[in-house]
Amino acid sequence: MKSRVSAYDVARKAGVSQSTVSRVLNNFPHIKEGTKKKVLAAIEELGFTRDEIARSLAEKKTRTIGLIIGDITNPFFAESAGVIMGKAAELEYDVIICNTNHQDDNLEKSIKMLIGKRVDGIIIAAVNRYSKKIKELYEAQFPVVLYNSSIEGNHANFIVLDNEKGAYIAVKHLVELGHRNIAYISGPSKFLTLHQRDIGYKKALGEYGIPYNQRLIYDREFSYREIYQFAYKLLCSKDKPTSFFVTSDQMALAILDAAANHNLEVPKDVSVIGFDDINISSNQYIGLTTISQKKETMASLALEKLLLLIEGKGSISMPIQVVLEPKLIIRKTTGRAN
Amino acid sequence: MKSRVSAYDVARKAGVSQSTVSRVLNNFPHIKEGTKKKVLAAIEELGFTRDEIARSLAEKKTRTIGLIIGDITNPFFAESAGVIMGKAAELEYDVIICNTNHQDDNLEKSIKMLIGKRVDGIIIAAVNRYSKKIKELYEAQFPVVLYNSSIEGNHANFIVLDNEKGAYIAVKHLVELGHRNIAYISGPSKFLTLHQRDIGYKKALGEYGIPYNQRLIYDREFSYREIYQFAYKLLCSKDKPTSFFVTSDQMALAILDAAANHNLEVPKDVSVIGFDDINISSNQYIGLTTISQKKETMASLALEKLLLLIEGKGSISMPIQVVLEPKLIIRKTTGRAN
DNA sequence: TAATTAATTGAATCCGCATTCAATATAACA
DNA sequence: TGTTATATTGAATGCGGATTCAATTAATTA
Repeated sequence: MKSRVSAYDVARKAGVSQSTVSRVLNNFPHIKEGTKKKVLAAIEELGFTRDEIARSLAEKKTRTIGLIIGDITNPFFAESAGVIMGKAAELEYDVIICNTNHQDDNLEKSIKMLIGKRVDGIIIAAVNRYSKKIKELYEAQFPVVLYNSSIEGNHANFIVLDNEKGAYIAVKHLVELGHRNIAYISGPSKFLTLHQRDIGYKKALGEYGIPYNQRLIYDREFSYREIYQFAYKLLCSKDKPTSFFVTSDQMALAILDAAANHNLEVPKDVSVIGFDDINISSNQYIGLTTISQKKETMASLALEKLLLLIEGKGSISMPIQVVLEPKLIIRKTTGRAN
Repeated sequence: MKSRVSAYDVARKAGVSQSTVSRVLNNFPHIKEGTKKKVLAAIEELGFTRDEIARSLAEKKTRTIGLIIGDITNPFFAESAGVIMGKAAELEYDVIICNTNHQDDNLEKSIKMLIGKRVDGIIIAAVNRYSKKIKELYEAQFPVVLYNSSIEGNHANFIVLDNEKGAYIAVKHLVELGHRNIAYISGPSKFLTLHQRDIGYKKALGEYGIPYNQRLIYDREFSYREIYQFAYKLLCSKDKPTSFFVTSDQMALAILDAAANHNLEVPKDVSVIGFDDINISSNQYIGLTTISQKKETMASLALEKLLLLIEGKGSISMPIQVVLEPKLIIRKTTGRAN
């Protein structure tokens, strides 16, 4: 590759100093029209593009944010990332995405990497509620906004849904359809959002006098295969559930998969309600009943708040914490219990 | 935010020079064990992390690659990105993803941005076959690998499927099921992959003596809504197609959506075959028949080849061009025409 | 033991741009 | 017309590491 052309090259060609080139690049006032024109011409002729790395080093900001997600393969994350990237692009920010595959050590690794890359701030969409690291960053006043997740204590900025309520209305919906045998498919409760949904699930059961049955609960790692198998086995059992409340649409699809392989009809034989409202859920071929997480709102808010923090408009004593309302979206995967 | 600690700080604390710190950081040989230990201790104590921006500037490489995709919301891209990011992470490379929303000017903008950020190379997964820019980059020997796309002429490195054949076997599958009224849902033929599929579609029709009918063709912009409406209208028409060949699973889902809203049964009333084999297609609740694009293989290859180019193991006279075999995967959305 | 060779380490530079400091040239003002 | 404020630039320096050059010291070899 031919070596790049630098601002010095431009300066030489235009017969000015590098400082001047820098000035026209940054649109400073007080540049003689003729000078500016010469520089612009040289830039054009040489095909110069500013080295953002050098600029970042000099300016101490990178105009880049980090986005840590659990799994880009899960449409909830992909779609959220899409919104964030779109907004970021409008604001001339670039984003580096990291996939943790929901593993704590990957989270730490990603954070370290992003900090090494000197990103201006980070949006984290999947964090263990006991994470020390997040609290540390918060205390060091490094701009971080948690997206659809949070940690114990009050040491973080976050945008979340009222997860307890979301779970509650989901289960309530099933109960009102006559279901009493409600499986609950979630994930590790080390994720605060899930922990809160556990509470909502239990609360709804309690309110309707339905006993909590560990047999119907999945709360291990996120794994399509494992969840699929768990559901498959459950559907083989003699006292099989008539419905499933699943804490993500992605996993709800796994339940539908298992049901289909059992030749069970949805919702006649089994009802399924998810959580997230990913794009495909509204596809009427699927029509997944779910709890909506307004991704556009959440994602925009997250980015907006992060930028505020980056600009220094934040205070440790006053974390940014937004809790949105969940909404039940009834489609065709839930129906009366038979 | 408290100011960062630099290698100088570490050096001072350890009582050595910054050069030495740099050396232990980079694991140079010939460092006295004691010195190394002192430095490491200082690093630990100060919580130092190297400034990758500064390192990039000095080294003239960023250990970062760019990935330009058409739409992160389309699982084909998201899943491909997942594979690439995973592999990249293993090799200690970071990736900056750009979404073009399939717009040419966004492609140019993204490339410019990535080059500004001095990425070591770029994988591009959505490019207009007439793109001048790609050719320029190729000629300037900037490391670029096209993923699932290519351009006219021979001036690019790419990993693609045999798209013509893919389309051909898809249509053949439908014809063999008795379909003669086959709608073809694609996108702008300015994408070479799609153009090739057009050819495959026509070739199969021709071979079976089925007339090409413009009324059954969608070849405008990618838009879920538009495609949905096109299919919906087509399904209303009196001489409606008995089957659809769609050039992406994502869009095939839109057809299923439209069919469902028409209360049409799949595959009894209408057959649908997609292209890509995204994860959800194998979900038996959906069971989309499709043409497989081995994402893992393609993505791994793309990254692998890109790294080769980055390491300077490439030559302009010998572009890297890999063409993979498509494979028909029959599931439940295709059946005999009635 | 003297001559080499290898091991260690620091000083100085460079990467490419932003920015401060100071100088020069103009324009506005008393 | 002498001053003072304003417009325009360039030289020099810094950002935080990597690396080259040279110096110093320890290990080997003749």
